[in-house]
Amino acid sequence: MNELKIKVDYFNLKYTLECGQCFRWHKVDENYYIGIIKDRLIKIRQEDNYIYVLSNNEENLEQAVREYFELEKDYEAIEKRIIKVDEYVNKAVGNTSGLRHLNQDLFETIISYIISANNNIPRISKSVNEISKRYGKKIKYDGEEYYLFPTSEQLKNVTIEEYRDCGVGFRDKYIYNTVRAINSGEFNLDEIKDLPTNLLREKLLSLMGIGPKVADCILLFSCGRQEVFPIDVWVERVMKKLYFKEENVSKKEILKYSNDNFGSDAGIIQQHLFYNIRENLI
DNA sequence: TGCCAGGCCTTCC
DNA sequence: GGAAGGCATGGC
Repeated sequence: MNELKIKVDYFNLKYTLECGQCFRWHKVDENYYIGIIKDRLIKIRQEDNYIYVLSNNEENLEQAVREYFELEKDYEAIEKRIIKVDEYVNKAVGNTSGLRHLNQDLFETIISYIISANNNIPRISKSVNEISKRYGKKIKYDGEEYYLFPTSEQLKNVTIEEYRDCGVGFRDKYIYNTVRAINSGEFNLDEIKDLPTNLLREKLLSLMGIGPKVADCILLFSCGRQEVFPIDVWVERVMKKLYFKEENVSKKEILKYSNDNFGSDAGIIQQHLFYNIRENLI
């Protein structure tokens, strides 16, 4: 089995996989992370400016890894641009340089972030893994069993009660309705991917269980729209702390601040601020 | 025990 | 259009 070696710049594997944007990667053996990209298992580690990749399927592996981790995107230019925004962004990006957005699967991201509402990251991971284990395709690798996140087709006969059994709580009916909308053709994932951001957001908002915050996470983490600024409790907290002196301020006002000051890089800045406040770095 | 978590839906003004 | 209440569940 060959280990693929790829040169990377402005890339930090730990920050990228542990910043909360994805729910299925886990750390093994100190150095490695194991996860899924599309339909293959990936075992990956970073040493200095190189990542080393193992997989059960080596066909076009490098291309798949490059797409998933956005290796073609010029994060050097992005980071050099956003550290000039203000002192807080400068500090946050300094703390977590190399944090990148992933290019995640749209269907998996939709379901995962429906589950994320009023939830916490360990429990989201647990539910997403349980759904994968019950309904996704099994992959054997190195004597262990792993599961792909199921396709909408694989979920077509799953009942509300069966989702509930995966630990998703009151979100069971949201998942059920969304899967049904997709399978019926009423909501076509392939047709919407390239829509302008505002239209795509409207489409996503029409799905049950998707509100403004979840829609923005989907736009950011699986549609490459780095101008959106998802506001959850943590982002609200860090924005109040840094820019509003703890005042009682609405999400609308926070969003306006982001639009006025962070512009088309708002999503990148958001992810740095989110990770910094959660790790108590800022 | 009560509060919190990558909020959203429904109901009621 | 905005505010208030309810919601499953596990960790602290």
